[in-house]
Amino acid sequence: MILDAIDKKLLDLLQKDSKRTNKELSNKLNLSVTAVYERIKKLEKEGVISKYVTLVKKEKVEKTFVAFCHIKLVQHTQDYVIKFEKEVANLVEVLECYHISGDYDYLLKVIVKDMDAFREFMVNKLTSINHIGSTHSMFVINEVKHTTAINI
Amino acid sequence: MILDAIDKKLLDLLQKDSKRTNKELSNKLNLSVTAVYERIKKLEKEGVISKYVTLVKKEKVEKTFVAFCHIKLVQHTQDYVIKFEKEVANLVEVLECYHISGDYDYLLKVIVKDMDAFREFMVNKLTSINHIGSTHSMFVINEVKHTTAINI
DNA sequence: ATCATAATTGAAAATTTTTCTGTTTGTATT
DNA sequence: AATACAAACAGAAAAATTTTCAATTATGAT
Repeated sequence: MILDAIDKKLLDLLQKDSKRTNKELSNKLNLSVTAVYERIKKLEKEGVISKYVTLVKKEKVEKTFVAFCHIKLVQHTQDYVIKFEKEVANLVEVLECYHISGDYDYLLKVIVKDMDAFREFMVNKLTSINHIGSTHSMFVINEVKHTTAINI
Repeated sequence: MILDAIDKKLLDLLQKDSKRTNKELSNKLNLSVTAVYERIKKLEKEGVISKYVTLVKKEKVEKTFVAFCHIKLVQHTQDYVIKFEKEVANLVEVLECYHISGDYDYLLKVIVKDMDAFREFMVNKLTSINHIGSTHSMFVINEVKHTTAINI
């Protein structure tokens, strides 16, 4: 699907605030309400828009401790990799998991209540997954920037 | 603000899909539409809900190259830190920036079109910020998990 | 028990989304 | 240039949802 300038502007607005009404959007884009409506429907149908979510402030729900964990596997057989990825994806403390290049195999973003909860997580959940070789954790001191909006 | 079990369930549902109607939610929560409405408004007012956003599939907008960049500053004077953080926050390629513990000072999540765009970004944008000592980049081979929903 | 406060409900009003019909616009073809 | 076709657009009506309102029920403190 080819995105024209209006689609891009529209996506930009929606990425920043999905609660804007079609009327608001139609004003900003100099279009009719229906035109906006149909463009959005098309973007949804084509999968450009994947979902609409509510963002929760972690400070308000006692999940202020954020850590990034590097993980190395002992082996890289298909079996081990598949199993590891499935188990990690099931951990609610892991919001993100990436297979990456470099010294380690994976990078995880973990969010828990505090250092104590993190220790608990490491001991009882993460390192109890088999085939993990080594880990290296980095703690977030301050979140300088965090957006979900891609520049289109 | 104290969150009861209903609030938590509600936040869980909204984090996964903010387009659910109050009627749908009222069914799942065994409440009236207005009760759901009032609870949501309160969560917004108290700042538990920070915003509603649209998520765009990066593959559909030609931003499939994701990298994590470690950055070390040459000095850590207040001035340098403030300036660096401000400049980094202004870069549209940088979706996330964290001040972290460990060997490096910062961890950045960068999203661009391809390796060429990444090189361009490194040379012309990132490393042109003053006071950067060294960088170390890791490239995302595969995104195993990526959610915005915190387990509450 | 009584009071005050907060949460909940159902109905009405206001707003928004969605559908529908017809028009315009752009593009390709002759 | 004229024609045909499809895609995008516009305005109005219908459907659905959000928001307001008044009244009721629960909750906690005195």
